[in-house]
Amino acid sequence: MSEEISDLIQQRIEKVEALRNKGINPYPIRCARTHTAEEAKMLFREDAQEHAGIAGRMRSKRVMGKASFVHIEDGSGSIQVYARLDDLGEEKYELFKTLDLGDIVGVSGYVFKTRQGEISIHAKDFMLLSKCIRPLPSVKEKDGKVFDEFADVELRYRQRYVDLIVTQKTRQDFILRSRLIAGIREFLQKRGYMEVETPMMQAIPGGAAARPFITHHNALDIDLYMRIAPELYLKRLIVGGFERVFELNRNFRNEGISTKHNPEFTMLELYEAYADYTTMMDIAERMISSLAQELLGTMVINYQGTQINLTPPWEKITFVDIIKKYTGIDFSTIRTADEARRAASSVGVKADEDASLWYIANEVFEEKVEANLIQPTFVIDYPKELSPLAKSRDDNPDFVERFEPYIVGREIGNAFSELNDPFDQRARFEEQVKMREQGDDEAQRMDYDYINALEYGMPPAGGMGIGIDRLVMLFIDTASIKDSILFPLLRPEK
RNA sequence: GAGUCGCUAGCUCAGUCGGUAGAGCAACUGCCUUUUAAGCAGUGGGUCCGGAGUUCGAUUCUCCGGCGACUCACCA
Repeated sequence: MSEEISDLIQQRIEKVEALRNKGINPYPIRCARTHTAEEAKMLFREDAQEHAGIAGRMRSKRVMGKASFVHIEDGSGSIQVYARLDDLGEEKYELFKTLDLGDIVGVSGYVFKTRQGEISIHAKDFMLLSKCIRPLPSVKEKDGKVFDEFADVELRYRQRYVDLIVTQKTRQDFILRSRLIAGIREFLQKRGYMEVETPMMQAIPGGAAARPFITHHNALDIDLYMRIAPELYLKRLIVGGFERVFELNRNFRNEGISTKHNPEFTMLELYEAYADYTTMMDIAERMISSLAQELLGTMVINYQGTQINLTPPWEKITFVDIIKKYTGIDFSTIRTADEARRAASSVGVKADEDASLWYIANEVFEEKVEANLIQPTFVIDYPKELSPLAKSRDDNPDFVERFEPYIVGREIGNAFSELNDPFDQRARFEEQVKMREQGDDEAQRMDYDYINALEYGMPPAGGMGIGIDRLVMLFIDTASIKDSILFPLLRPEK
Protein backbone atom coordinates (compact mmCIF):
# COMPACT_ATOMS: atom_id res chain seq x y z
CA MET A 1 0.00 0.00 0.00
CA SER A 2 2.33 2.62 1.18
CA GLU A 3 4.77 3.73 -1.41
CA GLU A 4 7.49 4.46 1.07
CA ILE A 5 10.27 1.97 0.84
CA SER A 6 11.25 0.56 4.18
CA ASP A 7 14.70 -0.88 4.77
CA LEU A 8 13.22 -4.33 4.71
CA ILE A 9 11.78 -3.81 1.26
CA GLN A 10 14.94 -2.12 0.08
CA GLN A 11 16.99 -5.13 1.16
CA ARG A 12 14.78 -7.42 -0.83
CA ILE A 13 14.83 -5.22 -3.90
CA GLU A 14 18.60 -5.46 -3.71
CA LYS A 15 18.33 -9.23 -3.59
CA VAL A 16 16.21 -9.11 -6.73
CA GLU A 17 18.86 -7.01 -8.44
CA ALA A 18 21.59 -9.35 -7.30
CA LEU A 19 19.70 -12.31 -8.73
CA ARG A 20 19.16 -10.55 -12.03
CA ASN A 21 22.85 -9.71 -12.18
CA LYS A 22 23.60 -13.40 -11.82
CA GLY A 23 21.27 -14.16 -14.70
CA ILE A 24 18.56 -15.57 -12.48
CA ASN A 25 15.01 -14.47 -13.20
CA PRO A 26 13.27 -13.91 -9.86
CA TYR A 27 9.92 -14.25 -11.62
CA PRO A 28 10.32 -17.16 -14.03
CA ILE A 29 7.51 -18.14 -16.32
CA ARG A 30 6.80 -21.66 -15.08
CA CYS A 31 7.95 -24.47 -12.92
CA ALA A 32 7.96 -28.24 -12.84
CA ARG A 33 5.51 -29.10 -10.11
CA THR A 34 4.62 -32.75 -9.88
CA HIS A 35 2.81 -32.92 -6.54
CA THR A 36 1.03 -30.76 -4.01
CA ALA A 37 2.41 -30.68 -0.50
CA GLU A 38 -0.20 -33.14 0.73
CA GLU A 39 0.29 -35.45 -2.23
CA ALA A 40 4.03 -35.40 -1.68
CA LYS A 41 3.61 -36.44 1.94
CA MET A 42 1.43 -39.34 0.82
CA LEU A 43 4.30 -40.61 -1.28
CA PHE A 44 6.43 -41.42 1.74
CA ARG A 45 7.70 -44.99 1.99
CA GLU A 46 10.10 -46.44 4.53
CA ASP A 47 11.87 -48.58 1.96
CA ALA A 48 12.19 -46.27 -1.02
CA GLN A 49 12.96 -42.72 -2.01
CA GLU A 50 9.96 -41.34 -3.87
CA HIS A 51 10.66 -38.25 -5.89
CA ALA A 52 8.47 -35.17 -5.84
CA GLY A 53 8.52 -31.63 -7.19
CA ILE A 54 6.55 -29.26 -5.07
CA ALA A 55 5.94 -25.54 -5.15
CA GLY A 56 4.58 -23.01 -2.71
CA ARG A 57 5.26 -20.15 -0.38
CA MET A 58 8.07 -20.30 2.16
CA ARG A 59 6.49 -19.83 5.57
CA SER A 60 9.27 -20.77 7.94
CA LYS A 61 13.02 -20.94 7.70
CA ARG A 62 15.61 -22.44 10.00
CA VAL A 63 19.17 -22.24 8.78
CA MET A 64 21.72 -24.25 10.74
CA GLY A 65 24.94 -23.59 8.98
CA LYS A 66 25.32 -26.14 6.24
CA ALA A 67 21.80 -27.51 6.52
CA SER A 68 18.43 -25.78 6.55
CA PHE A 69 14.81 -26.55 7.15
CA VAL A 70 11.99 -24.55 5.64
CA HIS A 71 8.27 -25.07 5.34
CA ILE A 72 6.59 -24.64 2.00
CA GLU A 73 2.89 -23.97 1.99
CA ASP A 74 0.60 -24.47 -0.96
CA GLY A 75 -3.12 -24.78 -1.53
CA SER A 76 -3.17 -28.27 -0.13
CA GLY A 77 -1.22 -27.68 3.06
CA SER A 78 2.38 -27.46 4.03
CA ILE A 79 5.47 -29.61 3.84
CA GLN A 80 8.91 -29.29 5.35
CA VAL A 81 11.95 -29.13 3.09
CA TYR A 82 15.43 -30.18 4.16
CA ALA A 83 18.24 -28.61 2.19
CA ARG A 84 21.93 -29.41 2.59
CA LEU A 85 25.09 -27.92 1.25
CA ASP A 86 26.23 -31.44 0.27
CA ASP A 87 23.24 -31.93 -2.02
CA LEU A 88 22.90 -28.49 -3.53
CA GLY A 89 26.54 -27.48 -3.82
CA GLU A 90 28.15 -24.29 -2.60
CA GLU A 91 26.56 -21.87 -5.04
CA LYS A 92 22.98 -23.17 -4.88
CA TYR A 93 23.04 -23.55 -1.14
CA GLU A 94 24.20 -19.97 -0.71
CA LEU A 95 21.31 -18.95 -2.91
CA PHE A 96 18.95 -21.06 -0.86
CA LYS A 97 20.00 -19.24 2.27
CA THR A 98 19.11 -15.90 0.72
CA LEU A 99 15.48 -16.95 0.23
CA ASP A 100 13.06 -14.98 2.37
CA LEU A 101 9.90 -15.83 4.20
CA GLY A 102 7.15 -15.29 1.70
CA ASP A 103 9.12 -16.26 -1.37
CA ILE A 104 7.42 -18.69 -3.68
CA VAL A 105 9.76 -21.52 -4.55
CA GLY A 106 9.76 -24.85 -6.29
CA VAL A 107 11.68 -27.72 -4.71
CA SER A 108 12.44 -31.14 -6.05
CA GLY A 109 13.82 -34.01 -4.08
CA TYR A 110 12.80 -37.20 -2.36
CA VAL A 111 10.32 -37.76 0.40
CA PHE A 112 11.73 -38.89 3.74
CA LYS A 113 11.02 -38.74 7.43
CA THR A 114 13.14 -36.66 9.80
CA ARG A 115 14.41 -37.82 13.15
CA GLN A 116 11.62 -35.83 14.70
CA GLY A 117 9.20 -37.87 12.61
CA GLU A 118 8.02 -35.22 10.16
CA ILE A 119 7.59 -36.30 6.57
CA SER A 120 9.67 -33.88 4.54
CA ILE A 121 11.35 -33.38 1.22
CA HIS A 122 15.08 -33.83 0.98
CA ALA A 123 15.93 -31.17 -1.58
CA LYS A 124 18.03 -32.04 -4.58
CA ASP A 125 17.26 -28.83 -6.39
CA PHE A 126 15.16 -25.72 -6.00
CA MET A 127 14.08 -22.71 -7.97
CA LEU A 128 12.83 -19.31 -6.97
CA LEU A 129 9.43 -18.84 -8.61
CA SER A 130 8.40 -15.46 -7.29
CA LYS A 131 10.34 -13.14 -5.04
CA CYS A 132 8.36 -11.64 -2.18
CA ILE A 133 9.67 -8.15 -1.57
CA ARG A 134 7.28 -7.14 1.19
CA PRO A 135 7.80 -8.67 4.61
CA LEU A 136 4.89 -10.76 5.85
CA PRO A 137 3.57 -10.39 9.38
CA SER A 138 5.65 -12.80 11.43
CA VAL A 139 2.94 -15.11 12.64
CA LYS A 140 4.16 -18.29 14.27
CA GLU A 141 2.40 -21.35 15.41
CA LYS A 142 2.98 -24.30 17.68
CA ASP A 143 0.59 -27.10 18.56
CA GLY A 144 -2.32 -25.17 17.12
CA LYS A 145 -1.50 -22.11 19.22
CA VAL A 146 -0.88 -19.01 17.17
CA PHE A 147 1.70 -16.47 18.25
CA ASP A 148 1.68 -12.84 17.16
CA GLU A 149 -1.35 -13.37 14.99
CA PHE A 150 -2.09 -10.79 12.33
CA ALA A 151 -4.51 -8.77 14.41
CA ASP A 152 -4.94 -5.39 12.74
CA VAL A 153 -8.50 -5.78 11.46
CA GLU A 154 -8.25 -2.90 9.08
CA LEU A 155 -5.14 -4.31 7.43
CA ARG A 156 -6.68 -7.77 7.37
CA TYR A 157 -9.66 -6.46 5.41
CA ARG A 158 -7.80 -4.05 3.18
CA GLN A 159 -5.05 -6.52 2.36
CA ARG A 160 -7.02 -9.71 2.51
CA TYR A 161 -4.35 -11.40 0.42
CA VAL A 162 -1.92 -10.98 3.30
CA ASP A 163 -4.50 -12.22 5.79
CA LEU A 164 -5.09 -15.28 3.62
CA ILE A 165 -1.36 -16.02 3.43
CA VAL A 166 -0.80 -15.66 7.11
CA THR A 167 -4.02 -16.58 8.93
CA GLN A 168 -5.10 -20.15 8.61
CA LYS A 169 -8.51 -19.47 10.12
CA THR A 170 -9.26 -16.92 7.42
CA ARG A 171 -8.36 -19.38 4.73
CA GLN A 172 -10.52 -22.07 6.31
CA ASP A 173 -13.46 -19.72 6.73
CA PHE A 174 -13.56 -18.83 3.08
CA ILE A 175 -13.11 -22.42 2.02
CA LEU A 176 -16.10 -23.20 4.19
CA ARG A 177 -18.05 -20.38 2.60
CA SER A 178 -17.31 -21.77 -0.82
CA ARG A 179 -18.38 -25.23 0.24
CA LEU A 180 -21.55 -23.90 1.78
CA ILE A 181 -22.49 -22.18 -1.46
CA ALA A 182 -21.61 -25.27 -3.48
CA GLY A 183 -23.73 -27.30 -1.06
CA ILE A 184 -26.71 -25.02 -1.53
CA ARG A 185 -26.46 -25.33 -5.28
CA GLU A 186 -26.23 -29.08 -5.02
CA PHE A 187 -29.19 -29.27 -2.64
CA LEU A 188 -31.39 -27.24 -4.94
CA GLN A 189 -30.26 -28.86 -8.15
CA LYS A 190 -31.05 -32.25 -6.66
CA ARG A 191 -34.54 -30.97 -5.99
CA GLY A 192 -34.94 -30.03 -9.63
CA TYR A 193 -34.11 -26.37 -9.36
CA MET A 194 -32.54 -24.43 -12.17
CA GLU A 195 -30.05 -21.65 -11.52
CA VAL A 196 -30.74 -18.46 -13.42
CA GLU A 197 -29.32 -14.97 -13.71
CA THR A 198 -31.57 -11.95 -13.80
CA PRO A 199 -30.71 -8.26 -14.16
CA MET A 200 -28.55 -6.57 -11.59
CA MET A 201 -29.18 -3.24 -13.27
CA GLN A 202 -32.85 -2.51 -13.14
CA ALA A 203 -35.00 0.41 -14.29
CA ILE A 204 -37.34 -0.16 -11.34
CA PRO A 205 -35.65 -1.51 -8.21
CA GLY A 206 -38.17 -3.88 -6.69
CA GLY A 207 -38.67 -6.89 -4.50
CA ALA A 208 -37.56 -5.37 -1.20
CA ALA A 209 -37.80 -2.28 0.95
CA ALA A 210 -34.43 -0.59 0.66
CA ARG A 211 -32.64 2.34 -0.84
CA PRO A 212 -30.88 1.48 -4.09
CA PHE A 213 -27.62 2.56 -5.65
CA ILE A 214 -28.17 4.64 -8.75
CA THR A 215 -26.03 4.35 -11.83
CA HIS A 216 -26.27 5.78 -15.29
CA HIS A 217 -26.32 4.23 -18.72
CA ASN A 218 -24.70 6.66 -21.11
CA ALA A 219 -25.92 5.35 -24.47
CA LEU A 220 -29.54 5.18 -23.38
CA ASP A 221 -29.08 8.24 -21.17
CA ILE A 222 -31.14 6.74 -18.38
CA ASP A 223 -30.57 6.11 -14.73
CA LEU A 224 -30.56 2.52 -13.67
CA TYR A 225 -30.60 1.01 -10.23
CA MET A 226 -28.43 -1.74 -8.87
CA ARG A 227 -30.86 -4.37 -7.77
CA ILE A 228 -31.99 -4.60 -4.17
CA ALA A 229 -33.48 -8.04 -4.87
CA PRO A 230 -34.04 -10.32 -7.85
CA GLU A 231 -37.51 -11.28 -6.66
CA LEU A 232 -39.75 -9.76 -9.30
CA TYR A 233 -37.66 -11.13 -12.15
CA LEU A 234 -37.57 -14.61 -10.71
CA LYS A 235 -41.33 -14.60 -10.40
CA ARG A 236 -41.61 -13.51 -14.02
CA LEU A 237 -39.75 -16.75 -14.77
CA ILE A 238 -42.33 -18.70 -12.77
CA VAL A 239 -44.94 -17.05 -15.00
CA GLY A 240 -42.84 -18.11 -17.97
CA GLY A 241 -43.05 -21.74 -16.97
CA PHE A 242 -39.75 -22.40 -15.22
CA GLU A 243 -41.18 -24.11 -12.19
CA ARG A 244 -38.19 -24.22 -9.89
CA VAL A 245 -35.65 -21.45 -10.17
CA PHE A 246 -33.03 -19.95 -7.93
CA GLU A 247 -30.47 -17.22 -8.11
CA LEU A 248 -27.49 -17.00 -5.82
CA ASN A 249 -25.76 -13.71 -6.28
CA ARG A 250 -25.23 -10.16 -5.16
CA ASN A 251 -27.77 -7.58 -4.03
CA PHE A 252 -26.91 -3.94 -3.41
CA ARG A 253 -28.48 -1.71 -0.81
CA ASN A 254 -27.42 1.85 -0.28
CA GLU A 255 -27.50 1.78 3.47
CA GLY A 256 -25.32 1.76 6.50
CA ILE A 257 -22.38 -0.54 7.12
CA SER A 258 -22.35 -2.54 10.32
CA THR A 259 -21.32 -5.88 11.72
CA LYS A 260 -24.45 -7.25 10.05
CA HIS A 261 -24.61 -5.15 6.88
CA ASN A 262 -22.41 -4.82 3.85
CA PRO A 263 -23.70 -2.67 0.98
CA GLU A 264 -23.28 -5.55 -1.42
CA PHE A 265 -24.25 -8.89 -0.06
CA THR A 266 -25.03 -12.33 -1.35
CA MET A 267 -28.57 -13.53 -1.45
CA LEU A 268 -30.13 -16.83 -2.34
CA GLU A 269 -33.61 -16.51 -3.75
CA LEU A 270 -35.64 -19.49 -4.85
CA TYR A 271 -39.14 -19.92 -6.21
CA GLU A 272 -41.12 -23.08 -6.65
CA ALA A 273 -44.39 -23.33 -8.55
CA TYR A 274 -47.22 -25.31 -6.98
CA ALA A 275 -45.61 -24.95 -3.59
CA ASP A 276 -46.30 -22.58 -0.73
CA TYR A 277 -44.58 -21.16 2.32
CA THR A 278 -44.76 -24.45 4.21
CA THR A 279 -42.68 -25.99 1.43
CA MET A 280 -40.18 -23.18 1.95
CA MET A 281 -40.01 -23.83 5.69
CA ASP A 282 -39.27 -27.43 4.95
CA ILE A 283 -36.53 -26.51 2.48
CA ALA A 284 -35.00 -23.94 4.83
CA GLU A 285 -34.67 -26.21 7.81
CA ARG A 286 -33.57 -29.24 5.84
CA MET A 287 -31.07 -27.35 3.73
CA ILE A 288 -29.42 -25.46 6.58
CA SER A 289 -29.34 -28.38 9.00
CA SER A 290 -27.99 -30.81 6.41
CA LEU A 291 -25.30 -28.33 5.38
CA ALA A 292 -24.25 -28.02 9.01
CA GLN A 293 -24.10 -31.78 9.29
CA GLU A 294 -22.09 -32.03 6.12
CA LEU A 295 -19.69 -29.13 6.67
CA LEU A 296 -19.38 -29.01 10.45
CA GLY A 297 -20.19 -32.61 11.24
CA THR A 298 -23.07 -31.71 13.54
CA MET A 299 -26.43 -30.00 13.64
CA VAL A 300 -25.69 -28.58 17.07
CA ILE A 301 -23.30 -25.78 16.38
CA ASN A 302 -21.49 -23.38 18.63
CA TYR A 303 -21.96 -19.71 17.85
CA GLN A 304 -20.17 -17.11 19.98
CA GLY A 305 -20.40 -19.35 23.00
CA THR A 306 -24.01 -20.40 22.50
CA GLN A 307 -25.16 -23.83 21.39
CA ILE A 308 -27.52 -23.59 18.44
CA ASN A 309 -29.54 -26.66 17.60
CA LEU A 310 -30.35 -26.68 13.90
CA THR A 311 -32.05 -30.07 13.97
CA PRO A 312 -35.47 -29.91 12.29
CA PRO A 313 -38.24 -29.22 12.90
CA TRP A 314 -37.71 -25.63 13.90
CA GLU A 315 -40.14 -23.84 16.17
CA LYS A 316 -42.98 -22.05 14.43
CA ILE A 317 -44.89 -19.21 16.00
CA THR A 318 -47.00 -16.44 14.56
CA PHE A 319 -45.93 -12.84 14.46
CA VAL A 320 -48.80 -11.86 16.76
CA ASP A 321 -48.19 -14.68 19.23
CA ILE A 322 -44.46 -14.12 19.56
CA ILE A 323 -45.01 -10.45 20.36
CA LYS A 324 -47.60 -11.48 22.95
CA LYS A 325 -45.15 -13.99 24.37
CA TYR A 326 -42.38 -11.47 24.95
CA THR A 327 -44.35 -8.31 25.70
CA GLY A 328 -47.84 -9.35 26.70
CA ILE A 329 -49.27 -7.15 23.98
CA ASP A 330 -51.94 -8.83 21.85
CA PHE A 331 -51.99 -6.89 18.61
CA SER A 332 -54.80 -9.03 17.24
CA THR A 333 -57.21 -7.27 19.60
CA ILE A 334 -55.88 -3.79 18.88
CA ARG A 335 -57.93 -1.79 16.40
CA THR A 336 -56.29 1.62 16.06
CA ALA A 337 -52.84 3.07 15.67
CA ASP A 338 -53.33 5.17 18.79
CA GLU A 339 -54.14 2.12 20.83
CA ALA A 340 -51.10 0.39 19.36
CA ARG A 341 -48.88 3.34 20.17
CA ARG A 342 -50.01 3.33 23.79
CA ALA A 343 -49.40 -0.40 24.07
CA ALA A 344 -45.95 0.02 22.53
CA SER A 345 -44.96 2.82 24.85
CA SER A 346 -46.12 0.73 27.82
CA VAL A 347 -43.22 -1.60 27.02
CA GLY A 348 -40.84 1.24 26.27
CA VAL A 349 -41.09 1.31 22.49
CA LYS A 350 -41.82 4.67 20.99
CA ALA A 351 -43.15 4.71 17.47
CA ASP A 352 -43.23 7.45 14.84
CA GLU A 353 -46.09 9.92 14.93
CA ASP A 354 -47.65 8.75 11.71
CA ALA A 355 -46.88 5.04 12.07
CA SER A 356 -49.74 2.69 11.40
CA LEU A 357 -50.89 -0.13 13.66
CA TRP A 358 -48.78 -2.85 12.13
CA TYR A 359 -45.71 -0.69 11.68
CA ILE A 360 -45.90 -0.08 15.40
CA ALA A 361 -46.28 -3.80 16.00
CA ASN A 362 -43.22 -4.34 13.85
CA GLU A 363 -41.26 -1.81 15.93
CA VAL A 364 -42.21 -3.73 19.05
CA PHE A 365 -41.20 -6.97 17.38
CA GLU A 366 -37.81 -5.64 16.39
CA GLU A 367 -37.02 -4.02 19.70
CA LYS A 368 -38.48 -6.52 22.10
CA VAL A 369 -38.65 -9.87 20.38
CA GLU A 370 -35.93 -10.37 17.77
CA ALA A 371 -33.02 -10.57 20.17
CA ASN A 372 -34.69 -13.44 22.01
CA LEU A 373 -34.95 -15.69 18.98
CA ILE A 374 -31.71 -17.54 19.55
CA GLN A 375 -32.64 -21.07 18.56
CA PRO A 376 -33.95 -21.45 15.00
CA THR A 377 -37.48 -20.09 14.86
CA PHE A 378 -39.89 -19.46 12.04
CA VAL A 379 -41.88 -16.36 12.76
CA ILE A 380 -44.95 -16.85 10.57
CA ASP A 381 -48.05 -15.09 9.34
CA TYR A 382 -47.07 -11.45 9.11
CA PRO A 383 -49.51 -8.61 8.74
CA LYS A 384 -50.41 -7.91 5.15
CA GLU A 385 -49.48 -4.28 5.50
CA LEU A 386 -45.83 -5.23 6.01
CA SER A 387 -45.74 -7.69 3.14
CA PRO A 388 -46.73 -6.25 -0.22
CA LEU A 389 -45.65 -9.29 -2.23
CA ALA A 390 -47.09 -12.11 -0.12
CA LYS A 391 -50.40 -13.85 -0.45
CA SER A 392 -53.15 -13.28 2.08
CA ARG A 393 -54.31 -16.08 4.31
CA ASP A 394 -57.63 -17.63 3.39
CA ASP A 395 -58.86 -17.49 6.97
CA ASN A 396 -57.84 -13.90 7.63
CA PRO A 397 -56.95 -11.60 4.76
CA ASP A 398 -55.28 -9.08 7.06
CA PHE A 399 -52.41 -11.55 7.38
CA VAL A 400 -50.23 -13.18 4.79
CA GLU A 401 -48.57 -16.53 4.45
CA ARG A 402 -45.08 -15.39 5.18
CA PHE A 403 -42.27 -16.36 7.50
CA GLU A 404 -38.85 -15.19 8.51
CA PRO A 405 -36.38 -17.67 9.97
CA TYR A 406 -34.51 -16.29 12.97
CA ILE A 407 -31.30 -17.68 14.40
CA VAL A 408 -29.21 -16.05 17.13
CA GLY A 409 -31.55 -13.09 17.14
CA ARG A 410 -30.91 -12.42 13.52
CA GLU A 411 -33.20 -12.58 10.54
CA ILE A 412 -31.57 -14.85 8.04
CA GLY A 413 -34.30 -14.96 5.43
CA ASN A 414 -37.75 -14.11 4.27
CA ALA A 415 -40.29 -16.29 2.52
CA PHE A 416 -43.88 -16.42 1.48
CA SER A 417 -46.61 -17.94 -0.50
CA GLU A 418 -46.25 -15.66 -3.47
CA LEU A 419 -48.97 -13.21 -4.30
CA ASN A 420 -50.14 -14.21 -7.78
CA ASP A 421 -53.42 -12.30 -7.90
CA PRO A 422 -52.75 -9.38 -10.27
CA PHE A 423 -55.67 -7.38 -8.92
CA ASP A 424 -54.48 -7.69 -5.37
CA GLN A 425 -50.87 -7.02 -6.39
CA ARG A 426 -51.87 -3.86 -8.21
CA ALA A 427 -53.73 -2.65 -5.14
CA ARG A 428 -50.73 -3.41 -2.90
CA PHE A 429 -48.39 -1.52 -5.21
CA GLU A 430 -50.78 1.42 -5.20
CA GLU A 431 -50.72 1.36 -1.43
CA GLN A 432 -46.90 1.36 -1.51
CA VAL A 433 -46.83 4.22 -3.98
CA LYS A 434 -49.06 6.22 -1.64
CA MET A 435 -46.62 5.57 1.22
CA ARG A 436 -43.80 6.58 -1.03
CA GLU A 437 -45.50 9.84 -1.84
CA GLN A 438 -45.90 10.40 1.86
CA GLY A 439 -42.16 10.25 2.24
CA ASP A 440 -41.38 6.60 2.86
CA ASP A 441 -38.47 6.28 0.47
CA GLU A 442 -38.21 2.59 1.08
CA ALA A 443 -41.74 1.83 0.01
CA GLN A 444 -41.90 -0.17 -3.18
CA ARG A 445 -42.48 1.29 -6.59
CA MET A 446 -45.17 0.48 -9.10
CA ASP A 447 -43.97 -2.06 -11.63
CA TYR A 448 -46.52 -2.29 -14.42
CA ASP A 449 -44.61 -4.91 -16.30
CA TYR A 450 -44.64 -7.13 -13.25
CA ILE A 451 -48.43 -6.70 -12.99
CA ASN A 452 -48.58 -7.42 -16.69
CA ALA A 453 -46.72 -10.67 -16.11
CA LEU A 454 -49.07 -11.67 -13.31
CA GLU A 455 -52.01 -10.94 -15.59
CA TYR A 456 -50.84 -13.79 -17.78
CA GLY A 457 -51.26 -16.04 -14.76
CA MET A 458 -48.60 -17.13 -12.29
CA PRO A 459 -49.10 -20.54 -10.74
CA PRO A 460 -49.39 -20.62 -6.99
CA ALA A 461 -45.83 -20.65 -5.71
CA GLY A 462 -43.65 -20.49 -2.66
CA GLY A 463 -40.53 -18.37 -2.58
CA MET A 464 -37.72 -17.62 -0.19
CA GLY A 465 -34.65 -15.46 0.21
CA ILE A 466 -31.73 -16.33 2.46
CA GLY A 467 -28.89 -13.99 3.31
CA ILE A 468 -25.81 -16.03 2.59
CA ASP A 469 -23.28 -13.85 4.36
CA ARG A 470 -25.22 -14.10 7.59
CA LEU A 471 -25.56 -17.81 7.20
CA VAL A 472 -21.81 -18.03 6.70
CA MET A 473 -21.30 -15.97 9.88
CA LEU A 474 -23.20 -18.62 11.75
CA PHE A 475 -21.16 -21.41 10.23
CA ILE A 476 -17.76 -19.80 10.80
CA ASP A 477 -18.71 -18.48 14.22
CA THR A 478 -17.99 -14.81 13.71
CA ALA A 479 -19.72 -11.69 14.99
CA SER A 480 -18.87 -9.53 12.00
CA ILE A 481 -20.19 -9.89 8.47
CA LYS A 482 -16.82 -8.59 7.27
CA ASP A 483 -15.29 -11.89 8.27
CA SER A 484 -17.64 -13.69 5.91
CA ILE A 485 -16.90 -11.45 2.91
CA LEU A 486 -13.50 -11.62 1.22
CA PHE A 487 -13.32 -7.92 0.44
CA PRO A 488 -15.83 -6.05 2.62
CA LEU A 489 -16.47 -2.44 1.72
CA LEU A 490 -14.18 -0.02 3.55
CA ARG A 491 -13.74 3.65 2.99
CA PRO A 492 -10.82 4.15 0.60
CA GLU A 493 -7.69 5.40 2.28
CA LYS A 494 -6.89 9.12 2.11
C1' G B 1 -25.10 10.51 11.07
C1' A B 2 -23.88 10.36 16.89
C1' G B 3 -21.02 8.43 21.03
C1' U B 4 -16.82 5.59 23.05
C1' C B 5 -12.14 3.59 22.10
C1' G B 6 -7.83 2.85 19.04
C1' C B 7 -3.74 4.39 15.52
C1' U B 8 4.12 3.91 18.32
C1' A B 9 9.62 -0.39 13.93
C1' G B 10 7.52 -4.98 8.55
C1' C B 11 4.10 -7.67 12.48
C1' U B 12 2.41 -8.14 17.79
C1' C B 13 2.64 -4.79 21.63
C1' A B 14 5.03 -1.79 25.93
C1' G B 15 6.15 3.30 27.17
C1' U B 16 6.94 8.67 27.81
C1' C B 17 2.79 12.35 35.12
C1' G B 18 5.67 17.16 28.27
C1' G B 19 12.62 16.65 27.63
C1' U B 20 11.88 13.29 20.03
C1' A B 21 11.12 5.96 22.45
C1' G B 22 11.63 0.09 23.91
C1' A B 23 10.62 -5.57 23.86
C1' G B 24 9.49 -10.14 21.15
C1' C B 25 9.16 -11.86 16.30
C1' A B 26 10.85 -10.39 11.36
C1' A B 27 15.59 -8.20 9.01
C1' C B 28 21.12 -7.84 8.71
C1' U B 29 26.36 -10.00 10.22
C1' G B 30 28.84 -14.16 12.46
C1' C B 31 28.67 -19.51 14.46
C1' C B 32 25.97 -23.98 13.90
C1' U B 33 24.84 -30.59 8.54
C1' U B 34 17.87 -33.52 11.50
C1' U B 35 15.53 -28.35 12.99
C1' U B 36 10.44 -26.97 13.81
C1' A B 37 7.61 -20.57 18.05
C1' A B 38 15.40 -23.85 16.31
C1' G B 39 19.57 -21.88 19.27
C1' C B 40 23.84 -18.54 20.59
C1' A B 41 26.52 -13.69 19.88
C1' G B 42 26.30 -8.99 17.67
C1' U B 43 24.00 -4.90 14.41
C1' G B 44 20.57 -1.78 12.06
C1' G B 45 15.62 -0.09 11.82
C1' G B 46 10.69 4.90 13.80
C1' U B 47 7.67 12.14 10.17
C1' C B 48 5.12 7.72 17.66
C1' C B 49 -1.82 8.57 11.64
C1' G B 50 -1.93 14.02 9.54
C1' G B 51 -2.48 19.35 10.56
C1' A B 52 -2.87 23.47 13.84
C1' G B 53 -2.48 25.39 18.85
C1' U B 54 -0.33 25.81 23.93
C1' U B 55 4.89 25.48 25.46
C1' C B 56 11.75 26.97 25.84
C1' G B 57 10.38 22.02 24.13
C1' A B 58 4.65 17.90 21.85
C1' U B 59 4.76 11.16 20.16
C1' U B 60 2.61 12.64 25.13
C1' C B 61 -1.79 18.19 26.53
C1' U B 62 -5.90 20.92 23.53
C1' C B 63 -8.51 21.54 18.93
C1' C B 64 -9.47 20.09 13.83
C1' G B 65 -9.01 16.24 10.25
C1' G B 66 -8.13 10.92 8.44
C1' C B 67 -8.92 5.68 8.92
C1' G B 68 -10.71 1.63 11.82
C1' A B 69 -13.33 -1.19 15.84
C1' C B 70 -17.54 -1.30 18.98
C1' U B 71 -22.40 0.69 20.40
C1' C B 72 -26.56 3.42 18.73
C1' A B 73 -29.30 5.35 14.56
C1' C B 74 -30.29 3.51 9.72
C1' C B 75 -30.95 -1.20 7.41
C1' A B 76 -37.81 -5.04 8.40
